[in-house]
Amino acid sequence: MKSKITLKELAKLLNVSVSTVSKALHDSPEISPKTAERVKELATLHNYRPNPVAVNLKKSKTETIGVVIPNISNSFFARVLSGMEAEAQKHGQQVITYISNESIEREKQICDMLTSGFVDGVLIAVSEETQKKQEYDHLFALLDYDIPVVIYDRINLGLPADKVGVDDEKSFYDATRYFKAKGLEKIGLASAIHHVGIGKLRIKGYEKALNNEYSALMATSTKPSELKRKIKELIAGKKVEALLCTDFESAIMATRVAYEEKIKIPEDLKLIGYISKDIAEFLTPSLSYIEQHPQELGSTAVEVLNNRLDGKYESGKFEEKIISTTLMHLESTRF
Amino acid sequence: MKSKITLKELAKLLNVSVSTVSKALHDSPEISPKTAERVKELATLHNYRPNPVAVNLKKSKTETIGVVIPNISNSFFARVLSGMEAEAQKHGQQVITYISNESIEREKQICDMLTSGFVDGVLIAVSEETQKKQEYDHLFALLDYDIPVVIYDRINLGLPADKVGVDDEKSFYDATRYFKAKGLEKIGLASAIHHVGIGKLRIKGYEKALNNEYSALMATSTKPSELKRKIKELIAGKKVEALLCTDFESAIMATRVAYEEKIKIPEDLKLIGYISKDIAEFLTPSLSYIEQHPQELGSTAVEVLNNRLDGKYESGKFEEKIISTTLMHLESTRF
DNA sequence: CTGAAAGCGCTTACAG
DNA sequence: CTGAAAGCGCTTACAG
Repeated sequence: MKSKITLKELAKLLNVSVSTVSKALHDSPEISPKTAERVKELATLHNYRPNPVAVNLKKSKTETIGVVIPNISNSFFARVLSGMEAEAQKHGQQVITYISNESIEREKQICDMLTSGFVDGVLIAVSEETQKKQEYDHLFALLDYDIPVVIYDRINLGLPADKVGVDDEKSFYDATRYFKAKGLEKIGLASAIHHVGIGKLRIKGYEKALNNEYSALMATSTKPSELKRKIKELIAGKKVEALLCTDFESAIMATRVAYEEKIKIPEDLKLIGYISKDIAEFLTPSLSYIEQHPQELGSTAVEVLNNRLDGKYESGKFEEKIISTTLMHLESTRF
Repeated sequence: MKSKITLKELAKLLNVSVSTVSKALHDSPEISPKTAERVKELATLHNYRPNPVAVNLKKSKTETIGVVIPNISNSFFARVLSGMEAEAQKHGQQVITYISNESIEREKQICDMLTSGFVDGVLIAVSEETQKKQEYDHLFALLDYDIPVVIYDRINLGLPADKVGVDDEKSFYDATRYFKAKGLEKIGLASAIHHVGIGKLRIKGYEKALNNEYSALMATSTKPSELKRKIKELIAGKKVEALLCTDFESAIMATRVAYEEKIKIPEDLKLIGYISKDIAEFLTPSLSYIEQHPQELGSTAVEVLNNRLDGKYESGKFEEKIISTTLMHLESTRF
């Protein structure tokens, strides 16, 4: 147990003033080389580190950013966090993590915490419950507060803030067009998140690409049993040739139903899912997926926040950055 | 943009001293009810919040704990973090997250950061690379420093600190005995993490349970292609009746090989994996798994840290808590 | 080149 | 009951 040494103690040991020690350690030109060296030597010896709390108080900064995550078990958000942490480290910033568990109650508490001055800025993805209830008061309160906020991933909520998101609509537009180009006509969609923003966008992209040339064939439900029934109807009943899944649940459910119904993937059914790489590659058969580049999303969100903090953006105007997705072909879309 | 109001400004508005305001807000009995009310009213009006940085400096505490995570994309660690965050919130503590990405270099940097006084205590799971290289100097430096450290999950490294872990050995001991009790004789094991601590413990549990009555049948490799070949040898060649997988990679690989070799699960082969619930349940067939209760692991780690901070443990002696695992039966072990 | 002083925003022992 | 003062550990404009 080494106790921390302070500037004052260092000064006493050296028989100089606190100011001299501080300046010496900051390479101030005011200090003679000789003194500077003596100070630095002793500081190194005692492994002196300035107390960050004191420095922060003095500078009225915390060098800390708050990240609000709806669901950390979702590997997408875990990766986003990883990207944020890496970028923050580059700027010498700490990341404080808050997990809302998709609960509006928890989210309100967190927003309240965040306005007490722990952090220089906030990155937030709004919880599902908040989106469903469309109660944004606590978010407006946060936006109204003194620190910048960047909304990430779930961005189409009409909130006035900087935003960094994923091109949800275009990803499914492109995927649907891909199947059309291959000559498929019965292209279906399955979703367990049709009621939230990103789900709606993906569905919109799908419908746009169908362009009324083919009818939309959709299985949507938040209840597993119902979703299963509807997917079965789609792939066994209506015999769709391809299925786009907007989320992990529907993708896995589709794989499962196909297995149970002895529908072969990719021979009888092509499948694309919005799932993460490490799961997609390991499934049997491996599942073609839409890569969202979550780490890039995370690092970009931190960049935008820091640009805002550094005054690089015009105040009153908001940035919006969209990360492009990539369709990754594995076994489930082999023609 | 609401700027933060300070105690001083509040005092000026009220024509009283800063001390009076501070005491009034802390319900000090020294203050007259009348003054207290006036102060509180104005404080509420202006939504006054004490500057946490100043409070921390005064109290020489940060109310912040640092969490070092080897790999956040691993849903086990994501859940552990979730348990930690929830428990920390209960104690009014913030969680700063550091991700080592299983890299010793990154881990060293993080340990260095942590000794600069940002946090009151640390929770750490040691990176794989560190375990392989067995270079623990930076960890000893951290342990030697002024703040308490709790090592979680990867605990059998002989480091002198409080520990919270999972009963890795017993989990596989029990699982193996389960198969023995069912009359199986050819029980195999697959592992991609045989070289790290938790992998070794799981293998040890398996071997103990076999008790030299049956020979150990193991497929171990960190290389996917080699692991695949060895698993194939085990389930297609030696025709093991059951396979225990120590990790996600080997479990998924086993499912895959069985599929390719047309070996039916659970009819021809029983399978148990060390994978997380939400994946296990969705696989086809669903995969029996060992539930490690990661959230409980996380919350327990925070509890131990706080007990240590509160001086509830004898100094010089270390706590070690083991969270019991639970074998969850799904389709892949149906007899 | 060095040091005393003020101040970041708070808390609290002490004086009145 | 109220307020002045000291102090948490720093930084920095200013005086000498």
